[in-house]
Amino acid sequence: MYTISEVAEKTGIKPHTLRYYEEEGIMQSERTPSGIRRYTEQQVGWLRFILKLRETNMPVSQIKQYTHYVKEGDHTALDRLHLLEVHMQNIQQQMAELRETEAMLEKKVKMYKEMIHTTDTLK
Amino acid sequence: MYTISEVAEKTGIKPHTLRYYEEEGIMQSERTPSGIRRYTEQQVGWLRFILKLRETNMPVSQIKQYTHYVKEGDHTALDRLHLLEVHMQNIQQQMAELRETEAMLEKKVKMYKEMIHTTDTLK
DNA sequence: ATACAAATTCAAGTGCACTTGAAGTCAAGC
DNA sequence: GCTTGACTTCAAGTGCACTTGAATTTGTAT
Repeated sequence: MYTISEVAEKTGIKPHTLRYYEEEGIMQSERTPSGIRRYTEQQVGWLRFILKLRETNMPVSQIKQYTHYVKEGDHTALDRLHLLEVHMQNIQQQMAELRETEAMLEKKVKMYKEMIHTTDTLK
Repeated sequence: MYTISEVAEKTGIKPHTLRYYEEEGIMQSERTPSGIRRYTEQQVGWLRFILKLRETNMPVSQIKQYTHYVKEGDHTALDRLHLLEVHMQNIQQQMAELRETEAMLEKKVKMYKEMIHTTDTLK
């Protein structure tokens, strides 16, 4: 079992943010008798999972929805599948936009390099 | 020359947001004698360009920096090149994260599909 | 026991990128 | 010439995802 600062260390997420995630209902923790948070390996695994969702811009509200389904049990499998599939489409959309802009920038960068090279050789 | 609402129509950006971009110094417009905005084809082209930067999460502050360089003239070509190259790296980083999460979700989706199928056939 | 770093809760604040509102000006159609 | 809708400026508000602060309690090391 890990303390909040150990988990913060392991994952790069601040203790404050971990408490905020718990407030928001997307993270869980155990508590010592005096009320201090302790995290199981599984809970850290869950954190890593939801961080991947956040990194790819799934809103906290949707992660919350997914988390609720998980808590409700196996009969929500179809709903979970649906959420994940929608997010995958979202990811594919994001990649398409990134690729497009990358291509545009490649051209522009090439232009700038030629321009700078030309200027240099005239000096 | 286009009016603000024509540009809004063409690009999907609200008139209000166009004025905000001008405030922020990342867009330009001409004015009629009475002070109403008119956009040249070039200005619309610039808008489309900065929208691609925004879509790929370049902060408005950096776009502003780039815009200033453009206004300053050719001697800033190297600085502009640098900004674009940094943003391209940023894009590549974003794509890497998206691909990683996509791979993870593909596995999870497959698992859910198998699980649901198994449950179905037991009914 | 005592010091002190780290934990707790609850509330308020921050930064970004818009968005909305209020109050007024302008221009084209009837 | 008057209405109507689009335009203007300037300021305040919104939503998201944290972040910071204040006041208090807890746990470990001397």
